[in-house]
Amino acid sequence: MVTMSEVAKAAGVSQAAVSYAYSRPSKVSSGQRARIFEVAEELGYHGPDAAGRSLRGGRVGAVGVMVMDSLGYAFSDPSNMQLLRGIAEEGELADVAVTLLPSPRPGPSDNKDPLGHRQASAGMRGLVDGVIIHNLPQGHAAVDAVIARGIPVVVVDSPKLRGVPYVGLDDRSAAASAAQHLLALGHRRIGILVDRLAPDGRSGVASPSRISHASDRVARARVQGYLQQLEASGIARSSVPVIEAGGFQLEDYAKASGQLLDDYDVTAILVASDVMALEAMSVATQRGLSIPAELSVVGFDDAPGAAEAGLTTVSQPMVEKGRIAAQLLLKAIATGELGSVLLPTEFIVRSSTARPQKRQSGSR
Amino acid sequence: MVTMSEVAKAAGVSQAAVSYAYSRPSKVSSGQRARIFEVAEELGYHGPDAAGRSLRGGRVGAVGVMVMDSLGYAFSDPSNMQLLRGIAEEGELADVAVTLLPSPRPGPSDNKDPLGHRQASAGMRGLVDGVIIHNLPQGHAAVDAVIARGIPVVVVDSPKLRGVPYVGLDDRSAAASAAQHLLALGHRRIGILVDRLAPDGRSGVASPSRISHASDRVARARVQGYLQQLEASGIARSSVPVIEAGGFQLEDYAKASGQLLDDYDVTAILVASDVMALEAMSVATQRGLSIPAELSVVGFDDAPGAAEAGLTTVSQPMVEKGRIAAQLLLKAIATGELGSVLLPTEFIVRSSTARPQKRQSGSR
DNA sequence: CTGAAAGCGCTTACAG
DNA sequence: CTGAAAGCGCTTACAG
Repeated sequence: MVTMSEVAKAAGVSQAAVSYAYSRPSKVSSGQRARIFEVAEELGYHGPDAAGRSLRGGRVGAVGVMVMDSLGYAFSDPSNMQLLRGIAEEGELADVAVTLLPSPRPGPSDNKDPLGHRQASAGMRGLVDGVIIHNLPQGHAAVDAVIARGIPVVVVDSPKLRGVPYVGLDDRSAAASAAQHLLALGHRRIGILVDRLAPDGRSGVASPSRISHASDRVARARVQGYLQQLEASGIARSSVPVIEAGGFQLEDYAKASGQLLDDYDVTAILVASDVMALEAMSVATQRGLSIPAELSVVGFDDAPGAAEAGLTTVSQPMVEKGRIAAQLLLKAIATGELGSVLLPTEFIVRSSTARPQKRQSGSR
Repeated sequence: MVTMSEVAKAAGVSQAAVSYAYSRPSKVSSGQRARIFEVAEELGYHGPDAAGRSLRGGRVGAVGVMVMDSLGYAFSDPSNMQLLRGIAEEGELADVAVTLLPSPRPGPSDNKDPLGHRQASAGMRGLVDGVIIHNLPQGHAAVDAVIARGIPVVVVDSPKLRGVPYVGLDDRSAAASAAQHLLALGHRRIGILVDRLAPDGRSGVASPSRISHASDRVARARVQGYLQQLEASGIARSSVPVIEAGGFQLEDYAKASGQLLDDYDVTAILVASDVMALEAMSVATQRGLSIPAELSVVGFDDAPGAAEAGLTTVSQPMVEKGRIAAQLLLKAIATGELGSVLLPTEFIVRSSTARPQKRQSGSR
């Protein structure tokens, strides 16, 4: 590997001069700078090595993104992709690389190596100048570790932490508006589907206590927004079935959807994410229910595919969310300034919702 | 930041002992190791810093992925996503982070900073232990730079380089089989659509010379495979229109599709990628052509959405491709062993192809 | 504007 | 099994 010293020797200048040529152009004459670059090119020197620069206190030139559970999930969920795209678009402006950090799965036994010591994930050990955390549960060990490391952090969606820049939505109000839409159409027998309230592997009917203690903040806020609005219209919380998928796989979604449709007599469902709502629609259709005549479905996110499927949903600007998170992080890295942003949502009515059919309760 | 020395002092051992505790467990007694970890935890030490370790010659613990043009594109193309997913799935096994490197766009003036010096992108300067290059054109400066750096590299799809591990398909044969399918159905007036043959901004009708000199290896191989098979059935290359989109945006695809349908009287089109084929189908439908009755369309990739759209296509295992590329890279990093893999493809007939309608040439 | 020197945190021969 | 020492490539006060 060609180093600065070699370039300096060949160019007849000090090693520091070469460093300045790359990182502090104002400290060397432009003639000398040109000469140094010429020699560097001849020798095949491609610029300061990241490790050396970083060790000395400089920037690495990369930001990290911590995503839920696994990188595989990060690359298959479409909303997540939009977020990453937004981050990438902003990142390019500042010439950074995006590093995706797998966040170790938490579990009853926590995440230890074979010797019982808690491993820091690769990205927490200096690979990045800052980290964007996307939708991790409250109390997640990986979040604590990154905060403890003291590098700049921006949280998207969850968890909300004191003094940490945050980008998100008013999930609760947006969810309330979704519920209001169904109420205005005349629905009274409404079910709720949610992907995951806490990373503990539980699924099925979610109790009021489980909902109020849910560590997945976004899921909790949405479900509470739904329930709050229904309650305001005189529908008791206890009469509204809330079914949790317990994971993010399509099979999890399908199972929860099936449970809701089989066990409860509802004319409409509120689904806390579009990917899950699309799966619910497909399950309902398979069961011979026609949408929206026999079942209304409302999603959340306006994810790719929602418009095509005619899904009524809460639209949120995911790409913009990523872009803003990147901006906030870059600002925190460069200036230490901290800022948070709440983005607006828009309720979009499509063809998956309609007035309930006139029929007797329990007619199915 | 807590360092090894501080942990060592607090634990009453040498700094080297702490290093060994983390990186060479066999060099310290398990009692001492436990004691060191205990002290580290108390002090909030999260393991060796990546910069220091990397500088000294160790592993960074991250692999890079170089993608076409821009990170934004990387996060919007569905086939690319599948590849990344495959890489990520394999990466998790080895506890690596995936770093996406924006590859600087090449152009007539090459890629220079304001002072005219060629910048190495962040990821080429030591941020990663190895790099997976995905589908870059031959002669791309970023590829040369990465190879020159001497770090382990695996190329997916393009370019093919002597002595560099490679994962790809037999694109030419697979394309030939796609053409053969149309010939067997009885088509004789066939057009070809391709996304990009070279990153020079040109679009529209591609001449034989442009095709044979195309630097985008995969696009070239597929087009040549089509033409070769058609020629073998007595259809002169010069009579087959080849339209190039010149970019990867849906608008580019739509424009090229429109040009082919407007200017040439074809009963079928061979499209060198599914994303473009889906766009071509949509353009054809907008023009009132019914598929497959009036126009047969064959794609390539079996990308997400192809099955739903009923697109007849060449299926390739994109996720597997990523997984294998990651395996090869990890092996190259760990052992220096180099290996290449050609993956099989499968031709899948769906509902976008049929026998041509009986009609006079030029009846439209 | 230029150069000599210190030191960032770490790993690994090497000597005990 | 343990420890003292060298040095990876770099940036940045500091002195000229």
